[in-house]
Amino acid sequence: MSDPVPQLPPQANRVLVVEDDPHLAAGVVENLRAEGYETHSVTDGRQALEWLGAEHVGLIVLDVMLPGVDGFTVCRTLREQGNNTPVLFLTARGDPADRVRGLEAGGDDYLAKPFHLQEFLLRVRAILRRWDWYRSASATAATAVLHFGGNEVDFRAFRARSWNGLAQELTEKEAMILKVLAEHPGEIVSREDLLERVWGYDVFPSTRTVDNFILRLRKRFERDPANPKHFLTVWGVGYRFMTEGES
Amino acid sequence: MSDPVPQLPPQANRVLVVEDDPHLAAGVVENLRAEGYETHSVTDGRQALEWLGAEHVGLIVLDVMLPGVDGFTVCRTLREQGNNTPVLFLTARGDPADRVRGLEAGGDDYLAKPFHLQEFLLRVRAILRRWDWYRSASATAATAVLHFGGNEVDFRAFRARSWNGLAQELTEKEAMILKVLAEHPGEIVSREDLLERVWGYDVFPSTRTVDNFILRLRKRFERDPANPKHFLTVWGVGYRFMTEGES
DNA sequence: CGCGGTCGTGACCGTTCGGTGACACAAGGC
DNA sequence: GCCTTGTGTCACCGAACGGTCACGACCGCG
Repeated sequence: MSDPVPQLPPQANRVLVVEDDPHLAAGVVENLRAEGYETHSVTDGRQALEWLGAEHVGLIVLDVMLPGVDGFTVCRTLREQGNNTPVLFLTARGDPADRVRGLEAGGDDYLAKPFHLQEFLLRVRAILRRWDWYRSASATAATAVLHFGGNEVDFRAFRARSWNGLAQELTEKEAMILKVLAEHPGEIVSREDLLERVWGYDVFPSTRTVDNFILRLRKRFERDPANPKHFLTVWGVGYRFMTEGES
Repeated sequence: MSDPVPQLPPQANRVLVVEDDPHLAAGVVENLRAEGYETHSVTDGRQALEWLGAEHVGLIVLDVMLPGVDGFTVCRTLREQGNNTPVLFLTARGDPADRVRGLEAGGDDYLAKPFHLQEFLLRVRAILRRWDWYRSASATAATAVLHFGGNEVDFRAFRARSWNGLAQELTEKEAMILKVLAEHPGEIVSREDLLERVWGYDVFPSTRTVDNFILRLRKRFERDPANPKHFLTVWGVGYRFMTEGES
C-alpha cells in the first residue's frame, strides 16, 4: 500500500453543471470559470448522462429539480454505471431531508438555493481539492493571507490588520470584493465584473453599491483615503488594485 | 504569502478497519472498496497501533469490543501519541453511554451494531468529505485538556474549572461544541460545520440551537458574556474560538 | 409517577450589514 | 470655460441576523 506516484487526472479541473434555470446556470458557470475551472453546462438529466458518457469531469453540480429525470435519479444512475465522480446537489427546497436523500443517492455534498456564492465556491473547492493538491492551480490560488502597503489581510478569518496596527474585522462582502480585486493585481476590474463575482447569480445591486464598498476598503486600508494608492479608480471603467504603489 | 499546498499523500481515500469478526470485517471492507476507498484491515488493537505507526489513513473504523486492547483504549492511545485521525466507533451494544465513552476517548463518531450498511457508508463519506478539515485539526495539538483565559477544560471528564474557580460540569453537547471550536482556534467555524460534527449528518436542529450553546459556553467561560473574548461571532457565517485574546 | 437535567424551538428585541438616494466634486469632451 | 458624465462621500432605511429568554419535549432516575 505504498503511495503510487500521483498522476494528475486531467479532469480535476473540469466541472459539469446540470441546471435548467438559465440565469442560475450562467452565474454559476461564470464564477467557476473565473475560479479557473473548465466548465460545461447542460439543462437536463438526459443530456447530462449523455455528455458524461463521453467526457470526464472532476465534479458534477447537479440540480435536484430538473425537467424529465430528476437529479437524484441521475446521480443514482451514474453510480450504478460505476461512475464515482463527486456530485454536488443544488435544491430549491430547504428541506434538510433532501440532504440525506442526496447523500443516499450517492451525492457528496448538498447546497440549498438560494445559496451564497461564496459558500458554493468553497464547497466546490473542497471537493476538488482531493485532486487539487498536486497543482497549486489558479483554482486554489486563493491567497489565504494578503500583504500590501503594510496591511495584512487574512481571508480565511475575515480579519485584517491595517498599516497603523489597527485590527479590522471585515464583513463578508468587503472581504469578497477585496479578494476579487487582489486576485487581479494591477488589472482593471469593472464594476460589472465585481458584481458578477461577488453578488453572483441573480442579485444585481447598482454600481453605486460597489463604490461604497471601495470607499469602505479605502477607509480601512489607505493611509490617505482621499488619495488612494492601492484601490485606484479607473475612470469610466472600474477599479484597479495595486499591492505596492507604483502606478 | 499563501499556505504552500502540501504534497500530501491521498490519505483522504484510505481507511483502516479494526474488527475481529471476520464476517463483518469482510463485508465492511468489501463495501468500502466498492466505494473507491483504499482499505486495510486488522483484527485487534495491537495490530492497529502497529500498523498505524507506519501508515496514515483518513479514517479508522474501530470496533469497541476487541480481543486484547479494547477500542476505547486504542483510540485514547492514538490521541496521546498525537494522532488525530478521525475514528468511527462500532459497538455491539446500543448503550448510549458508549457514545459518551467514545467521545471521552477522543472518537469522532459512533455507530451501533447492527447497522445498515447504507448508514455506515454515509458516515464514512461524511467524515472523509471533511478530511482536510480534520487534518488541520490534527495539526493543532491533540489536547485532552484545554486552557484558555484562565479556564481549564478536561474533555475526557466533561469537566471544567472556569476563570473564577467555579467547577463546571459540561453537558455532552456543550463539550462537543467546545471541542470542535477548540480544534480550530482562530478559524471561522460555520454553524453547518458545527451541526454536522456535533449532531451528525442526518440530524437537523435549527441554527438557534447552536446559538444557544454558544450562549451557554459564554456564560460559563467568559468574564463578560456580553463582550466575549473567546467565543466570537462572525456575522453571517458562524463562530470563532480564540484561546487568548489578541485582536 | 414525579423530579431534575438536557436539549430543541419559537418569540422577541437589538444590532449589523447591505444597498440606495442625494449631493458635491472631479474628469473629460467640445 | 461649460456641460455632461462618472465618482466620492455621507446619512439613512429595511432586511437579515444574532442574543437572549422562556417554554415544552424528552429521558433517565428514583
